[in-house]
Amino acid sequence: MGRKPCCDKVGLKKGPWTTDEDQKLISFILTNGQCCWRALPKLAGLLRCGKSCRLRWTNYLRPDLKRGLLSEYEEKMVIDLHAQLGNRWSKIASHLPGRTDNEIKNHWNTHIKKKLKKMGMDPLTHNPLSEPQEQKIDKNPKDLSQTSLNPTMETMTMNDIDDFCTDEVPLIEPHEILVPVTDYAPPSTSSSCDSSKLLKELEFPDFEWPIDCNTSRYDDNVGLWDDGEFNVWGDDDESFSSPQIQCPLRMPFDLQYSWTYI
DNA sequence: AACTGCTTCAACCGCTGCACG
DNA sequence: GCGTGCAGCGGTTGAAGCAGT
Repeated sequence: MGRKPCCDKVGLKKGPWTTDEDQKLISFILTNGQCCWRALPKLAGLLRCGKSCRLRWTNYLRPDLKRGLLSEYEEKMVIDLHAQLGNRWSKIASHLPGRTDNEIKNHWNTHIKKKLKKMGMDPLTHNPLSEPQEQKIDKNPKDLSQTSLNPTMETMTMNDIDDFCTDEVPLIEPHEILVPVTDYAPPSTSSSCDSSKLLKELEFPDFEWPIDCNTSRYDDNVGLWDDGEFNVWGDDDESFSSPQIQCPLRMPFDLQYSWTYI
């Protein structure tokens, strides 16, 4: 007897999310919290499987998400953590507040991999690329985590990072992400485009942010918010906490404008 | 302007780990 | 210990946008 599929595939919608679906999901979660994902679509009136809802929420709609390209410091963190943890994107993401595993994975595959190769480093092993190629050790990422830090990355300094061709990737500070709706041309891709309408439609009158979010800025280099709050970085994977995790500055583009009215 | 190839990233798929009976 | 159901994770896909010709 096979396992029951995670959802009844018949009649369930797939593909990009619409504004209406986003609104339903956000409203439901803000009202009821994140309950059983399997039951959520039915309760929220969505024709999606729970898995899809969870993914949409965690990767795109979550209010604590920081949008925009990874900063120089974040990239350094990702590279460092990847050297220790391998492709354990969720573990890596847990050290980067407001970033999702999917986002980091995509950024790694599209940007960092290329940069490392350009720097003459093997993105897989974090060792200098050496010839002949056959000498390369194809380490299992899980094995990497059990070994000590790769010396190459261990000895990497911020000066090295300065050489890290960041000129290719314009840095976007969180405060720069917040844009007036009149000037903002929403990303035209798939659901992001659809969701732009959400700006004016969404209202969460009963929901308030814990701080004055319009005036706080996050400095990635020190993990500090300019209103004095700071992130706490733990030694192990699980002990990270971020008191400011719900600042609207980290909202998806589509939702920011609504939040600033609160 | 039209075409083509490349890049990006949201979303999906399938697997794994964990909790529970 | 075993089976089941669920959430979460990582790899992959494909549509849309972009750059080059």
